[in-house]
Formats: sequence, C-alpha cells, structure tokens
Amino acid sequence: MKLITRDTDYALKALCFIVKHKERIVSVSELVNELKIPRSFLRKILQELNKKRVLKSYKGQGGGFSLVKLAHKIFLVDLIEIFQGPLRLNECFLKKMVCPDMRTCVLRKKINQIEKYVIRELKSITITSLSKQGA
Amino acid sequence: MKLITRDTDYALKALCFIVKHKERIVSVSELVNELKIPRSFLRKILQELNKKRVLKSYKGQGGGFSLVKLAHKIFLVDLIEIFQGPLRLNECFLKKMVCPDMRTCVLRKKINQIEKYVIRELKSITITSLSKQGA
DNA sequence: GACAAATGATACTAATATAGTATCATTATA
DNA sequence: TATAATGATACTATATTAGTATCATTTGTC
Repeated sequence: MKLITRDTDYALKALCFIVKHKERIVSVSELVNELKIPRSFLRKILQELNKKRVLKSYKGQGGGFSLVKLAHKIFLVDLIEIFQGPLRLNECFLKKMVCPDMRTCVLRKKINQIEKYVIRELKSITITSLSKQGA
Repeated sequence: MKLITRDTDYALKALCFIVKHKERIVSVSELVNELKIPRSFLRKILQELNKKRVLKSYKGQGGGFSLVKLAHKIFLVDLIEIFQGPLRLNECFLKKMVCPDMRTCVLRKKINQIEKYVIRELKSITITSLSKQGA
C-alpha cells in the first residue's frame, strides 16, 4: 500500500530543487541533469504543476519554471491530491460497505478519524520543511 | 488512494458472516448466496485465510470453513497485511528518498509517525467490532 | 525574419497491480 | 462409489501507474 506514487515523489524533488534556486527560472534540462528523472515524465509533471498554479512556466529560449506559491504554502498533501486524487482512505467502504444500513458505523467513524489525522499531519509537511534538510 | 482493496473487503464480509454462525461450518455456497461475491474469487480469498490460519477448512461433503482465531483477535490490519502486503506508508520514500543522506529526515520521521498511528488505530478494529453493528 | 530553445497539448505504449475465472486434483461423507 | 466440498494452480481482464513520443506554440537572439 503506497501513500505516495512516483509522480508525487518526482514533483517533490523538482520543487525542492526549484526552491533552492528561488530567484531563477529553472528549465527541465537542468532538473533532468540534477535529478535523473526521465525527461518526458518530468515535463508532464511540471506542466501539471503549472496548470494547478504551483509553478509558473515561461516559454521560449531561456524559459522554464519558477515558483508561484511560497514554499511554506505548498503542502505535501496538495501534491498528493494533484497527482493521486483526493485522499480518501475509506473510499472502498463507502462504495461497498460492510454495514450499509448503519448511521453510526464504527468502522466508518474510525476510518474517517484516521483520515483526518493523516491529512492534518501531511498538512504540516511543506516544501520548505523538506528542502531545508537536503541543503 | 485506497487503504482497503476488494479482497480485504470481501474477507471482512465473509468473516463477519462466519462469526454470526460461530458454531457451524460455513460453505462457500452459503457465503456466495448471502454476500453476492464471485464464487471463484471468494474461494481464493478463503483459501488464503486458511493458509494464514485465520480460518480452518474442512474438505469433503458438508465441508467449509470455520474460525480458528477468536473474532476479537482478528484485526483489520491483519487482513490488510494478508491481502495487500505490509502497511508501509513511506515505502516510496525509503526506495527513492528525497533526502537520502540525512539521518534525521523530517519527512521520514513524520511519515513513520503517521504510519504508527494508522496501524495502532487499525489494530483497534476487530471482526468483533465490525460484526456487532451489522447484526 | 529565421532559427533555436524552451514549454503546451495530446496521444500513445509498457509495466504492474487488482479483480476475477476456470480447471483438475484431493478429500470426506453418505 | 458418487457427490459435494476445498486445494492448488494457472489463466484472463481491467485499472492504475509509469513512461515515451510528437507536433504545435511561444520567445529570445542573431
């Protein structure tokens, strides 16, 4: 059971690198050299981050990407949601419930509680907190 | 992101039914009628539960399955581990880490902490607690 | 303006995991 | 011995994840 897939992981790494070069526009080529991520895959990821207004892109020669949001406002949980969809631990039970009749389902309550906790904790992880340690 | 897959879900349902008929041996046919789970798939699941000594199987006419463990000693997290492998939320990071050099990686610490919490909470959910409510 | 170097959009393939099926062998009971 | 059950195993189908390829568009520089 994976909490974080490859694209989220790559996005994290790319963002951490971009944060370190905050003043500049960073190109895909630079990121590929540095992070050894397959070029096309990384491009797709960065395009998505652009669409979701995490990064801003610049076309043409000398182009690339730079941060839109402040690093401490980019949460791990946001990236997970962008690349893996909403974090719903209880999805399966809501679809095919063990106890479809009960209003006060112990299991669902519990899973919801766990989900809330996980999201809260993931919200406490930002790009800032991640990029600091590597530097 | 799914915490619980179909087979775990089916296993849960089957176990809940078997618990309700604790004194008896329950056959696949009975479970299929009751739970509307594809027969072959359910058989595979029950065979696995037999191998993992959650159920005991009886071959031959009048055969079927009965509980080995007490219902309150079968934890949801056990079923997840049987069908989905060990619950490792941080698997991805351990494989392709954002911060491979650091001993004191903030992210890893955090993810480990979350994982522990999730496991502890899932440990509090047993077949007993699930089968009660439906009854 | 032409060229080069960048991203945008999009569609495709490959690999893996999940979900489900089918069949023959074995066992136990009536 | 026939039958009704599970055991073992191998197969197919579908969905998700991972990765690739290509052409269009934009922009800076000569």
